[in-house]
Amino acid sequence: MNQGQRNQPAVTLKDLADELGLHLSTVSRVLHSRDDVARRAASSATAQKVRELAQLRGYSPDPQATSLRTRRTRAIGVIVPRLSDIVLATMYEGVEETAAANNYSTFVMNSHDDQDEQRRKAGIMLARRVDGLILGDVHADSDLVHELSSRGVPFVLMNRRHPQYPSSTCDDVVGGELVADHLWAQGHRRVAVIAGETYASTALDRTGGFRKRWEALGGTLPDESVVWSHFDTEGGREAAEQIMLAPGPVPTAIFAVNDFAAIGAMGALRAAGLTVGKDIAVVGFNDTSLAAQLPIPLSSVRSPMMEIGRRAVGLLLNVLDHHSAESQLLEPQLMVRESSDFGVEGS
Amino acid sequence: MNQGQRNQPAVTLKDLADELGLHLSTVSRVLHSRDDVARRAASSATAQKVRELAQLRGYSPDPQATSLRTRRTRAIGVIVPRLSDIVLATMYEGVEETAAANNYSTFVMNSHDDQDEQRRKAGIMLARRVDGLILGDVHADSDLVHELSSRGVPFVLMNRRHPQYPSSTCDDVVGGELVADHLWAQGHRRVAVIAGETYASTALDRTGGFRKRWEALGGTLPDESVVWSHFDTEGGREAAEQIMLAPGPVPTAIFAVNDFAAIGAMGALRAAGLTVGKDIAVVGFNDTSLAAQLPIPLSSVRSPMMEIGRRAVGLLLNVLDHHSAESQLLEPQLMVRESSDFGVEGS
DNA sequence: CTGAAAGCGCTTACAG
DNA sequence: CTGAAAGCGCTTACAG
Repeated sequence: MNQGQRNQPAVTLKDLADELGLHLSTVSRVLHSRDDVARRAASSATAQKVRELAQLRGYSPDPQATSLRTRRTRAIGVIVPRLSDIVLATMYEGVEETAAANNYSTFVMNSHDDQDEQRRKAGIMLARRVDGLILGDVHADSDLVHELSSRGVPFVLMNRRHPQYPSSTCDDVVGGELVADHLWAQGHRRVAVIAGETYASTALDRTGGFRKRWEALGGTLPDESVVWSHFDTEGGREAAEQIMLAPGPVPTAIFAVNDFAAIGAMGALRAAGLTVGKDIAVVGFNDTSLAAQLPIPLSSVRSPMMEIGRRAVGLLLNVLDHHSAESQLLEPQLMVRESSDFGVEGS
Repeated sequence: MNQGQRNQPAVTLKDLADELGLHLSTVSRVLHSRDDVARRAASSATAQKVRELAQLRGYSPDPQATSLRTRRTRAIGVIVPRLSDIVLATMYEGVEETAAANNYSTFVMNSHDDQDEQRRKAGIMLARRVDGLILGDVHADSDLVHELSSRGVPFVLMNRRHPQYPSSTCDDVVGGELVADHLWAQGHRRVAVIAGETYASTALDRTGGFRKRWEALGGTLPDESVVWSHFDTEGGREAAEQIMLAPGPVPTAIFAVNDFAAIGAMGALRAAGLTVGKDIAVVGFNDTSLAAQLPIPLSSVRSPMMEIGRRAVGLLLNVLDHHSAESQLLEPQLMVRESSDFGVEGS
């Protein structure tokens, strides 16, 4: 907030140097170099005067000039399916916070989960010369990540993981297991899963973790009880309708791998005359701020969304420093609420 | 997506010029100048060869170098209360789309609706030398906007308006009026308003428009029936609880100036034993994707969120071009759904 | 039609 | 402790 008045040209190193009768290289070293260099750049009295004048004149270094010299922009590109998905928006809050704390700025773009858009947006980011990318929308069959990798572009994954690249995600397998344990303990034996998009590791891992644990407990989960879907309310409603229409008895519990899909499902179930939390259990995922506040509070697996964003930046900074970057699998936690807090007799 | 292989230095104008035996200024003019300049910069045969080689080598101009010369970054800073608010996230989608279409990139930061944070984030953006700012979080008593204005920083407002500066918003007064008309026509006479934050023009205008029309219709709205609140589910719940506890008969309808507040209110009403859409009407605002999909579909005033974002960019581009920028007031539309689609007898 | 040169604001080896 | 200079990759007046 102090880059000069009334759109007058910003003050430069040269301005400060001229005013103090120093060379601009000295001023640069005092203001921008590492401590040891800065200390041998000027007497402490001079250094003090430089810093005071910089403060007084509201000097702020021109990042374009710095980047041109250093070939680093201190900018990070973030690509997400859509920021209007509260899950990604919350992760982005963690990204922004940690990036800013490390003097990085972030560009963020929506890919709408379309692979051509991902490629296009990545291209825009790279044309901007970002130092690295955080991808929140990787598809299981993505070609883009391999291309980026072979071109040496620094990037990490967030939200969704990929076996070959470093990522910061929730431990979605464990999340699915938690739901299986819970529903089994409540006595459910006929369940269905609203499974999300087949290209997203979140969907695959949550569904896979659920299935594996469910079967280990002695349960069965026929393929027709797993309905792949979009991640939004609309997708959840459609999936629930499909579940209700399937032959055989209606399930006593539904696990939706996303809170918004769960909310859509609740609408469809109510329309079918069922009372969620009494006739049928519903469990969502992510524990978005809405879940606890719904008319019928929704059980949900809490994932540490902010922290996922923070760790993603940490990972990328490691990659940029040529350090090793180990994928982060953050622990989820099941929040049981009215929508699933009742027992049924095993069938 | 074509800035050189394996982190090798990107190809420059000089690289292209050397390979073609031309001077880099010629190459620059062919590739980057306006048509008339470009045409007189080289024979069409030469120009053709330049363009082909640029394509082949994957040339993309270095934006830092360009900015250093032109003193324009083609970057826009966007500040919002929080991106995890779907309303702002959706507006940002419009911003991103229109900015990208005009070859601008966008930085976006969360201010958490805190005035110190707003100032800090604006400072970071300006230190990055953005060409202009889009503020989605202006407070009615903001000092920041006046400072920015007196310093000649180009900016426009989005989402919330301010009498002195150009803005792109929903016509929130009209939105409030639509709700008053609807509830009055359904026979409601005792109503309450969950009014939002006192510092936000959205809250003030929606509540003000509602009140004015309501009183014009012959209704009364005592001050204690207007409860200022946070914009989220939690805030809506608290406000609804306060409304239920107030002396006198419970209202037959509640207007919440935000969908999330409306959802929180629905939870509180249900807890109090009331059935929304039968015992009591609830109307929200913004018609977020959730509203229509809720177990009890929520009536809501649809605001053109994407378009608000698009227009904000348009306005800012006008300001940057020193054209006049006229505030945009976009038309809202009431979507009546189950939560308020019933009549009551006037009391 | 094409070139040569200055300069945007920095950083950093080199020199003293 | 301090300075002088080169150069990052562009744009654009000036010259021919």
